[in-house]
Amino acid sequence: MRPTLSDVAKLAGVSVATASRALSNPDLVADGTRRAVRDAATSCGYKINLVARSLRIQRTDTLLALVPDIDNAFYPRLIHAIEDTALAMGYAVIIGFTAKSEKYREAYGELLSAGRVDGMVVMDGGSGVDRFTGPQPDLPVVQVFDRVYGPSVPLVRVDDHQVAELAVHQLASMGHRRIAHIAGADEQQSARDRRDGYRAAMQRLGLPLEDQLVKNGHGHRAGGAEAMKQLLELPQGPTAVFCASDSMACAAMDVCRDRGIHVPGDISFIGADGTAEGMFSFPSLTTVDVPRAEAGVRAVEKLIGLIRGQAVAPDTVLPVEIKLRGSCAPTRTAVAA
Amino acid sequence: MRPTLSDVAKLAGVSVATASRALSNPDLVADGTRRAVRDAATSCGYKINLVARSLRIQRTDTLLALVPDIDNAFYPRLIHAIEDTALAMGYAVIIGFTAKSEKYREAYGELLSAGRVDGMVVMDGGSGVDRFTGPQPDLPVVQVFDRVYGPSVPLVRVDDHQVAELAVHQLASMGHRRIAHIAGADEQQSARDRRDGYRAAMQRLGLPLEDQLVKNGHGHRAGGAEAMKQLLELPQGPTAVFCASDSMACAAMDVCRDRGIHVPGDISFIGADGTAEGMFSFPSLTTVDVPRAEAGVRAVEKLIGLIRGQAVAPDTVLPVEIKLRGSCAPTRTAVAA
DNA sequence: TTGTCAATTTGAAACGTTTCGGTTGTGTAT
DNA sequence: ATACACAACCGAAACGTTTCAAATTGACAA
Repeated sequence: MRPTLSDVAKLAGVSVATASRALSNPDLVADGTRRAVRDAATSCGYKINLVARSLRIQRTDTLLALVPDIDNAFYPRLIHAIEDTALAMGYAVIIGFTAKSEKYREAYGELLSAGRVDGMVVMDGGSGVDRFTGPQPDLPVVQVFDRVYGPSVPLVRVDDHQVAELAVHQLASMGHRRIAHIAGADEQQSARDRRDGYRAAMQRLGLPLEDQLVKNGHGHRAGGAEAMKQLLELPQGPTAVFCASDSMACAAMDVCRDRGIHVPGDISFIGADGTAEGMFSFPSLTTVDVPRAEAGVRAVEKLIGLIRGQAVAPDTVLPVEIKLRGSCAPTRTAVAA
Repeated sequence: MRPTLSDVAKLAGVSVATASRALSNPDLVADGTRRAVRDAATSCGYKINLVARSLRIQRTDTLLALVPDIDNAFYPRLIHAIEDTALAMGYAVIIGFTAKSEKYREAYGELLSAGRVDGMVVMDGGSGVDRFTGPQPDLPVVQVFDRVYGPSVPLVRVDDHQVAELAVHQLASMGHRRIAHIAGADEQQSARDRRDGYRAAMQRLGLPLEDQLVKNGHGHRAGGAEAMKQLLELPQGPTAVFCASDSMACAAMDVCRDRGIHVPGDISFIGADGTAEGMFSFPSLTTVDVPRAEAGVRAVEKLIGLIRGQAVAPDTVLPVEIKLRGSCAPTRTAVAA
């Protein structure tokens, strides 16, 4: 049987109350007693029972982080930041991957409503919108990058219109006019915003805004490749492509390579997100970098604020930044000029 | 205040005991009562308190999975399999990433010894060897792919000698004689085994076993690239390279491309692990595939067996398989012959 | 009526902490 | 001496479940 606090107390010749304080609130106890209790604890191999502790103090000091998919290169840095920040602030983190099925999301949702975690940060664009508008609407939840719950749930994000605008402006400044867009998964607000941002930027710059230049890549490699193939079949194809994610951009570049089309000589690419794939692709991918690490930090700070009953900003917008790499170049005409 | 079981009981006009059984052991209660309790529960928005439950039943139905790094392409599939299997068997999973620092590993280790989880599967080659040989050596732990604890801790793995042998034999059968090896992180048993396996296979086939043909790539991209550069500076370089991981192989291939060396025309590559990187590289990478999904399943089954006090096999060895792709080709002389 | 039995239900204990309110004992000021 | 302040400690309650052992109920046979 695992030794409990009362075993320790007996061994040290004090009451359970004193043993508890000696271990978790040492200043409230005399020096000798403290030492006696500590010695007793180590000598019998005492380990606190966190479950009992949680029940008593009504906190678990644990957070839940809901991520769609671990395979997606977008999330690791975000997850690391969340974990770092949480641990530094005294919380453990449970990470739940929900993309596989709705059952997963439910299973993890239970953890929150059943009090096994104190709060939750959601990076998951999936369903479940009304889960936290029921009888207990006040569970601590923060969402990152994608609004899925109502406005009462705080959000940390970037301005996705701006993401698209930066990309389009960069390409336009290199002389490109026929700029195509490969869009992300339609059910994600961020993907829709990037598409809208692309349209707005094209319009504002007076560039051709053709429906055939916009293809849906659904946010994954296969979709990106398929979209690129369609673009290449156009009678008058694009000279540059803005892809809503790096993974789609890499897949699209691979299609070009397979067909002997040179990047960036024949066609330029800009991705978005700033994931590792784009750094190791050939050529390396120009991208609009999304500050995922900072988003993770801010989200956790916000969440812990919520848990502690502090007022937190409902909407935090982080700045994005374009990273110029090898995948885009001026048009031939621009070079000639 | 969140409603508790006693609120539900009051509302339904029964005792707490009956309310509990109505919800968690419905067959032990009369039809009408069951319905009354359930109605009361939903009407007041009752959610069970899992912490209290865990304290009482002395189980958390939660497992801990320790992974070195989420950035490493090796682990996602393993993690998914673990999560799937665990959820299907009624357990939740906490995933802990430990590579960042020793503190992390300790923080997560606490969860196990403090009773917040029932058991742990370790995919982590780091230190902590003696953590489970103390006063409570009997905590349920299963390790995957890398032996770090004593033989009393069950292990699920592949035969890493065989991994290397498959690769070397494949290259030899294509006419290669000067086969180099880029090894993985020295502190991992599996990396050492692959190096030994490479040596054994070379020797058995009567191929040149030169120290200069073995470089340490430390298991990551940068190391792999560096190792490749050294190999290319050799007066008589290799015609083929077996890399202990796909990521090192991809980095090494990138080095070759940058220098205008054609793969597989000038030099062939075989990686190991079977991660996604190798599928999307150019050329696509021949690799010795490690059945990570199956390993995850077996590990969880084993762990739950341990938790339930069943006897489990101390050592499970899974088969590996070579996947032929575009990165290796017969030597010119072999082609000519 | 009484007794027997099974089907339901219940009170109370238990899980291992933390913490409130109260008691003890020591030393200091009166 | 008495009163008082204060530090150190302790008993017991509480957190919200589950479950044991006992009690209640109702049906039915003797």
